Amino acid sequence: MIKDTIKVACSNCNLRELCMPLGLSDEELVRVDELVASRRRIKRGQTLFQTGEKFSSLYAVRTGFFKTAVTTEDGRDQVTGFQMAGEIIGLDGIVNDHHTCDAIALEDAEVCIMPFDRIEEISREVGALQHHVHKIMSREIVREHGVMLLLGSMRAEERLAAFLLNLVQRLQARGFSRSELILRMTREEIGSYLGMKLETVSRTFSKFADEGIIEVKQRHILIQDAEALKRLVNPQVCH
Amino acid sequence: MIKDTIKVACSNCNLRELCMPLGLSDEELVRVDELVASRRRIKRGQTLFQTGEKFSSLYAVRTGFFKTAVTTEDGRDQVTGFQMAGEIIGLDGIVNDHHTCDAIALEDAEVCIMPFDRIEEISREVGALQHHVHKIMSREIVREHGVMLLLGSMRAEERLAAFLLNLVQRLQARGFSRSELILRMTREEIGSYLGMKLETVSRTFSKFADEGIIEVKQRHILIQDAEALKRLVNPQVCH
DNA sequence: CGCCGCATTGACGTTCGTCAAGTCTAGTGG
DNA sequence: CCACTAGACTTGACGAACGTCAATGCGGCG
Repeated sequence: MIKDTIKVACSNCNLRELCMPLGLSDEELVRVDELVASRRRIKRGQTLFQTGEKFSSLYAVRTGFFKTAVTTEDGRDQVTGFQMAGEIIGLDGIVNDHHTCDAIALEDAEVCIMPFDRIEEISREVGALQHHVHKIMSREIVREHGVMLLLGSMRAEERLAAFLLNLVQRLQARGFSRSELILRMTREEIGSYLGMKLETVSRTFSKFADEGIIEVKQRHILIQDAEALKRLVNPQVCH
Repeated sequence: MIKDTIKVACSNCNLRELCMPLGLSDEELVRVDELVASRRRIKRGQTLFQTGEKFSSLYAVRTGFFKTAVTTEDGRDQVTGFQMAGEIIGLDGIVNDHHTCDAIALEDAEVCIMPFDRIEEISREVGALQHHVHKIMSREIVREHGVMLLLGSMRAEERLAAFLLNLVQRLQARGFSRSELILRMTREEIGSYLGMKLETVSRTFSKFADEGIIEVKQRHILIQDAEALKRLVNPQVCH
């Protein structure tokens, strides 16, 4: 099996500000360019890595859309996140040198492969990169705090509202519309992430549509009343 | 207000194997000893840090027991973890230079204060420390994946069983009994962490007691049938 | 001793899961 | 090009699990 890999450089990548530290000197840029060993294409439905697989690299999403999921021994699984361009996948593997979740492409995708030993090596020389790596891991911890809050104390409508707002906000940061989005995942995957069944996801979409908050046409979502969504997430606070 | 701080060294701390990397050379040990600026005592109910507070240091729990919790604008809060001796608190603060959760002592406690800029500085020189920091952050990410799985796809009994097994396993690693434990938190705090109401926590404890799986006397828990708890967490797998 | 916070227990209601039927859409192959 | 199919989605009826509300018990501390 031939891996589809390509040689490249970060320094002129249009996603640089998303996955790399800012304000590097020219010589630092040269060092950081050595981070990405190569790229790899992953077809929709294929795994970038699987539970149990040896950890060697972090991956920066260049194009496409991923989900990560953990699985119990008895077959239940939980989607732990959705990743889009500029986001980093694979941090779970560092602690035990093996991955503890699956990363699956939800559409044809391309990632930059960053060998972790190289990350550590260059981090020791380039302080900005070192701090950047720490920030990325901290950001992931904080994101997961948010998911725990969502799963632990919100009801179905609030969860879905929070989910939509988060997605659209991340898409907007990448230059897409702040009111229109296409879901790359199924209702079941949304449900798994949000701790609800696919039927409940579907019903809640329909309810939002009935109330004129959003328009739903399969995976195409149009947000008609973002304020209403925000109110749902924060019931007490009235804007 | 006078902070209760004390000067100390990691190299002969009995918790070293819990919060520091192993196999350091003598000169590396000297460097790593510079990590801990001082210690601080926190009385039960006091905060180690609060949401919004400027981030400057990570904290290693020396004695005592903490909870961390995030709060929504409308006052709901979610316990994101419980920390005991040897565990690290404060990773949430790195990404935005401000803490995003509260850390509260559930009993009188003492922590080692490790200024983060010093951690980064020494990490650049001592590769083992650098990797250790990465592992600690990765471990926290993996732990949170587990909590997401618990919150997203388990029912009350499974959650509480998983919680008890996790607690007792961590206590055992610190030399305590593997069948007996004292809960440092209230039913409400357990419920917040596990995404259920305090009444459900109480009822589930009572149910376990009725079935002879545990013995409950207020916060004192005796695990009589650990296998039964494990079966609850993994319904399909029969030991 | 009496108070207060924490915990337990019961009765009842709501939310969401389960099961089942039916619809829509994209992709496939004749 | 169109019919066919599989997978994804929607919707309804019903029930179980858990939340809510309220009463009561218990234990530690001033």
